[in-house]
Amino acid sequence: MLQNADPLNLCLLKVSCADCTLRELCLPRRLEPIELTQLEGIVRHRRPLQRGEVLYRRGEPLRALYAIHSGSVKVHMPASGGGEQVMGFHLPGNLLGLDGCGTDSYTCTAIALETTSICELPYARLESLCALVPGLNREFRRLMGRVIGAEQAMLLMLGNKKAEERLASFLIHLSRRYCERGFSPLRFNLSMSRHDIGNYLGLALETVSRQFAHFQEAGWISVDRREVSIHQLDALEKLVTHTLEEETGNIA
Amino acid sequence: MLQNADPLNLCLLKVSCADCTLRELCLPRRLEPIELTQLEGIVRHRRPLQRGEVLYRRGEPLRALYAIHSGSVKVHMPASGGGEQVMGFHLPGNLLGLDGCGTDSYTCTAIALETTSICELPYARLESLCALVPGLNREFRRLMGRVIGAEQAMLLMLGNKKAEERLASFLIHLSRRYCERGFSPLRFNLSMSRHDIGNYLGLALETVSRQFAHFQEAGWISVDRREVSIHQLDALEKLVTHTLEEETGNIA
DNA sequence: CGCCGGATTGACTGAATTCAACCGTCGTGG
DNA sequence: CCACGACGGTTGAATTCAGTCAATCCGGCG
Repeated sequence: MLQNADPLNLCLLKVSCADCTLRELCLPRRLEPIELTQLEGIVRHRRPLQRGEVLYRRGEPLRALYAIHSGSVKVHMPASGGGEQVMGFHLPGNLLGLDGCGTDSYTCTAIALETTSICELPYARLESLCALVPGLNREFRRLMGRVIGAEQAMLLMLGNKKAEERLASFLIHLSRRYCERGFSPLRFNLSMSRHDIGNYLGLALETVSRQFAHFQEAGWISVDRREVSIHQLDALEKLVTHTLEEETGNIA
Repeated sequence: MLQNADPLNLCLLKVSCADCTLRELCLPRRLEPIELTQLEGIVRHRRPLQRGEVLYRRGEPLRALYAIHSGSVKVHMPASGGGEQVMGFHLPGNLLGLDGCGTDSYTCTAIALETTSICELPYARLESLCALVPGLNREFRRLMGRVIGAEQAMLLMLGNKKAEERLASFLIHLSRRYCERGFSPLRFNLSMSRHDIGNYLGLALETVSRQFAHFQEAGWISVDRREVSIHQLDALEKLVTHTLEEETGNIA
């Protein structure tokens, strides 16, 4: 694959959206080839971020949106009492920065959880392009809509699920996302700490640890440090869907 | 005011967006007069909804977005175990249905909490118009961005606030929204039940009731049935901001 | 007048947080 | 190369906040 031609120097590499394996997950989802070319025209590639490096910071002006090409990113904002609230974890193909579209400045801070390469979409140019390319405009709107839907799914979770169900949901969701990206849905590495998971799910990190142990004792999964194997996905799913709702799939 | 000329038959009345007192809160926020006229061209006015009537239902195709002209609307979706999760309460000037933009069908169900008059924006026409009117496109995007920000604020609340803080936040938020709309920020009527409030905040209705009592004993507020008077807004605010974060204001 | 739904209040229960000790791994520096 | 410290994770015990169950109240409506 083209994008592997220069693995040591990704920053100089122009991966075309058309060739990108993530196309179907990313903004270009349903663009016509010509529209895709236009979009590619504004994409910039930056030096990969190292673990812990900040992509953008809350309060900064909305200069650009960022698509993850590889790696993963944690998005969080300050909470009352000096704490933080993790708002989400983003994987390749996800688009970051949309939270800033309302106020023209980021409301969250985005940090790389591992070495992460990014495609940058300068916002002003993206907006101009949207005005010219109806398909892009539509896809962008759709993407925002899906973000809204995903956040609602999260609200639903925090609103009425117990610790056990939350962690099960979390694992299932991650599993699906990895699967969509061509990784194994049954064996993957968590790029975030227990602390981050707990914070994201509205739980104490000890609770996360205990629930992991609980799932493991039950034989549903194995966990070793950051490595998770899922043995009985259906068992986890049964936990989540007492009666059932179709999940508003993950997005951005 | 024009919109009061025919109070018994609002459905036949065309309230122009330009004359609407809610203009600054609604989609037309920063449109040029000419853009405003174009937007007005697609707005349809429907018969007012009675309490309990459904505006749209989860799963229905996204035919239109709806702006509330007067009244209030509850938006909810089914939760696991046959329950419901209340996703939000909407006041005049708010735009509903954006959750459907991701999938082209509504993910929530919207129900009038009282007699409510609505402006309907057929989605196909709105999309076409956005393509033609850059200002509208920008405002619409901004609006979606603000919805994302508001949902994040809600996630933050459900993620790490205690019952007391949640209800205080809720009251402060309502107070601000009423204020923006020209109503008293210190005395207003709740159009939703304790059950709805609790569900929305991720609390049992009894907890809501108790926290109301608690605030009342402390002298911060008075509650009688659905009528709330706030005596010490600052006390409520102090509860919410241990250290402080600026709230991502309410929206859609 | 009596019923019904919404709201309040109380007692009890339990799930999850908090506090605390402990373990294992990794990275650093002697 | 090994020792040490730091960090992340696990585990246990005690506490607490909020949920559940249940009785009662209140106002509105038939």
